[in-house]
Amino acid sequence: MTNGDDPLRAARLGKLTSLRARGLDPYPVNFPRSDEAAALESRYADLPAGGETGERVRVAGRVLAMRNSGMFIDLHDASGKIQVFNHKDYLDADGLAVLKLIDIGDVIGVEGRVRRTPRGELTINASALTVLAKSLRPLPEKYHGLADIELRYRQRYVDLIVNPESRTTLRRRSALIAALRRHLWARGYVEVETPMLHTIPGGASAKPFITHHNALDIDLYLRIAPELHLKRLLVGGLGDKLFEINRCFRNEGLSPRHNPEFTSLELYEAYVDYTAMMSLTEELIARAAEEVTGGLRIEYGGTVIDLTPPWPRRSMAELVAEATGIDFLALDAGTARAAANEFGAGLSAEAKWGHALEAAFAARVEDRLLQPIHVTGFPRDISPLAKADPHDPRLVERFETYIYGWEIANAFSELNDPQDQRARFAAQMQARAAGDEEAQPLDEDYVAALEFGLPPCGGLGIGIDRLTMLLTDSPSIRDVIAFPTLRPR
RNA sequence: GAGCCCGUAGCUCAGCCGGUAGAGCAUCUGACUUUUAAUCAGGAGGUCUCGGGUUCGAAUCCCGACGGGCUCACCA
Repeated sequence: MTNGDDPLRAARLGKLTSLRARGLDPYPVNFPRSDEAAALESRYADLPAGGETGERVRVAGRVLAMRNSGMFIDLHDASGKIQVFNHKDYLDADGLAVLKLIDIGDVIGVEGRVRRTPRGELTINASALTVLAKSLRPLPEKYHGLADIELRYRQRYVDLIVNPESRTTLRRRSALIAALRRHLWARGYVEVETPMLHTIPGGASAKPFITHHNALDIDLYLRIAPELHLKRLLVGGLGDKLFEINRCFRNEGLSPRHNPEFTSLELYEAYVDYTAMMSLTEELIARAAEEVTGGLRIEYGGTVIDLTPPWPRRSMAELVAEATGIDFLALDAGTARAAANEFGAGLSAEAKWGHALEAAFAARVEDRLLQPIHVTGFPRDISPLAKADPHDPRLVERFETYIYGWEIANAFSELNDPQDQRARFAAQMQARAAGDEEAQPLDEDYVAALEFGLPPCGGLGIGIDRLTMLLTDSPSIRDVIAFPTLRPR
């Protein structure tokens, strides 16, 4: 607890007062450093045990352990750890007095000479100690760290201080996103930003968050996808290759794989079709994996996954037929619905043929797709923004990439025929009228943009959070989001 | 939204066939001093998540609330 009666806090407040009484500012404005811990470690990699250097350095970081009554301090900065040796041979009386006022958790600056102890630990013989931020709350136990899952998410700052694996995971997320950006930039993609606040929530099938703009006195929706705006920019020719890495918001349940706000990469490339998106997906994910894990064979939850391209391309109907013996392409809507319901799909009478195929796929195939695979031949009924398959009007040129049974990527040859698009929206509006809350509403302005001419293009979306989970072997999406959505306490 | 499980000291955890709360780390006091989860001695720290109920007596059994985890549903 954090009230004034807390003796742990009281002890630290007492030390804070003592520091001030000595004329020291426990929260000074800066502390110029000569080095980070990791830099010293590499510079003196060859310094033998017992070796001394004459070099005076200045380092800063958080005290995470104190031994021998403060004689030894483990000082951690973002780069790593360095040991500090505090002894009256090097510290004057003032320094020793400050040492007494330092607690585990304090941020301190240290000046001193570098040596390696006889036991081989690179160490700074402190000649001066400066408190840079007095910590008023105790840190979790050093050996087990912070194990309470709820506290780790609610107080991520504490989690990051004491659990190195949390730092590693979120740093890998950063490296992953940087790798994606670098690769896309190298391929001539332009990064853009499109609105988070939408007047019409389109581009995906999902329930939106609703908010209100006071000056305009209108409701706005947090975007469920950036798709329609990105394609408007493609119409305008802002670039022939565009991408956005940003947040989407969906007002749906939480689970180990769902957070109400999540990050996606969406990109569009003119003059190519969805087959180009398959290769691009493989390249992007393979590069990201190499960047983050150092290789193409990863392990998730004990399952080895080989990300080496190329990945198989199989149609949804084909995979369903293989798993169930039923060829949905040979069934009409009613029979397909009945067949899917045999697998527990629970489809209503309004469900179309495409919904039935998708339900059968979800029930009997999806979970088994552990190794990377592009699933093609998506039904038109569930793909209102994708170009029709020229060989089968029930299907569209769309694929989803599955890894570990999860949808990681979703891509189409984008529908650019404004009349077809209007008809697709009409079908969606009908479904909406029939009670499908997630059917996509008609966006007149988007159709108008198409009427000006959207070049043929491929589009691709990749879920960054799930990809990060896979590449960091994280069991929950909350592990890869610094501040996941929680019920307020 | 439904089912199952969990909530004890700052942290990590015991205790749970009911008898009034314990350890380790952290903290405080002292000792020791080139340690690596330092060591040794001593001290302090808890309305056992909250509210009801059963009982002579509840951390323990029952009901409810709150918070969390997992599974399912929706979805990415």
